[in-house]
Amino acid sequence: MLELAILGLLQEAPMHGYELRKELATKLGTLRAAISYGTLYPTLKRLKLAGWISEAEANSDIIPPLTSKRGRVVYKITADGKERFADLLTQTGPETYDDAGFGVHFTFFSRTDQATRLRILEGRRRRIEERREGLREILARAADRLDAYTLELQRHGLDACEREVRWLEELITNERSGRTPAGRNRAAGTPAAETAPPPETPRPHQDRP
Amino acid sequence: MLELAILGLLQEAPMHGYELRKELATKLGTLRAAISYGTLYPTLKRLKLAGWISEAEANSDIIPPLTSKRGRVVYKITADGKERFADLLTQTGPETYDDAGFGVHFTFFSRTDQATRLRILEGRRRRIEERREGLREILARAADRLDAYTLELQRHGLDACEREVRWLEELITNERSGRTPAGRNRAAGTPAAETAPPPETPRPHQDRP
DNA sequence: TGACGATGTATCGAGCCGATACATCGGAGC
DNA sequence: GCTCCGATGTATCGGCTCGATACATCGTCA
Repeated sequence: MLELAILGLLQEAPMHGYELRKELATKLGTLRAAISYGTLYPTLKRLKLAGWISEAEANSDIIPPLTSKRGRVVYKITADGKERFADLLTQTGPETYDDAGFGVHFTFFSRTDQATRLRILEGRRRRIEERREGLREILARAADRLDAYTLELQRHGLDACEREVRWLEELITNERSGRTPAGRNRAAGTPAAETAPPPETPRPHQDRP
Repeated sequence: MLELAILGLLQEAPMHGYELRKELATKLGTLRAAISYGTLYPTLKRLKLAGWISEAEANSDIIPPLTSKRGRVVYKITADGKERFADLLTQTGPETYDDAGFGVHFTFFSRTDQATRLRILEGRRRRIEERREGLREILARAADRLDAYTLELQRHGLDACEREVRWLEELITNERSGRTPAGRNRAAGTPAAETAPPPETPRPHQDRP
């Protein structure tokens, strides 16, 4: 998952670790918490070993902030890495639909073909619907067995689920009609286009078992 | 965190692993995903070693579902464990305010004194407010640098934050006026009492550094 | 009888986190 | 000019957690 995120960011531009972490924190939204260095650096090492990314001392004079001494290491994606990224983008498994996985995939939706986008949105919806049904079950059946606070927590969780399902429904509808995710409550005034990707050859894909 | 959850559940009744996991999954709500056995059993071992819980082959005839052979292991909390639980209940640190930690603490609010409840709710609110401000910052400053999908993800995240803050505000208000968390939209008809804990000696506590 | 799913205990490898250490840089304040 | 400090930056370690896996028992339905 983190692999996909890193390759995706390095596809946009070469970066060093610190920068990567910041981008990760801001772009990946609330679903995916900030990554720790204890995770990031070993992963970078792994990706380098696999040949997806390459490491280069930043002595290029285009980025002057480094004056000397201790080099900061700039990572860039390789040709193999780009291929790998394209593969990971369309691959979906169970982990695609949990909070972290969905957040990462969604972030790169503008580089994902429509068929895959739809598949991921629907998979996520299914996942949340299951969670929602579980909560409804509890609230209906075991409500008297639970204390007021626990109950309140379940209710809040249910509310969040229902809200997310509605959000996903909206996105799916938009997706099917080929629109970009226009601002929901920004009633008008926003151009809202530019990122709409071309229909693209939609090679059908199944979730891998 | 899991330690607190386990001790809390065993405080209610002795259980074996499987049961524990199910309770964990249902009661801890959406904030804390279901725990895996690869986590549960090592933790139980650790707690047993520390003396907080004890293990007993279920040959008591009060629980007859076991007929013979392979014993299922029933765990029960010890006196030391109860003490430990009471300590953990009032202790708050940074991890108290993340999704998992807050979920667990909230679940046991009916066994927590009011001062601690208030402290936890306010800490959680602060945490979510920070996240919210971060998102607003991004949405205000870097909106044009982000593509439509990433933007939509941020908006959805911001929405969830605002909603949770409002929820917390409500709980805090209720808490201050000494009420139990009454059903928000269950307009009437629900007794809503019974679990309101007595004011209790509110020994003031600070977050440990 | 035998297949199946729920119940139940347990471990392993790998990923991930928080804490920690160390080093450089630009600026604020003295 | 000096020192302190916070942001930038790289890197590792111990410990927790997960998903996968293995194994065994039970009731049930065909």
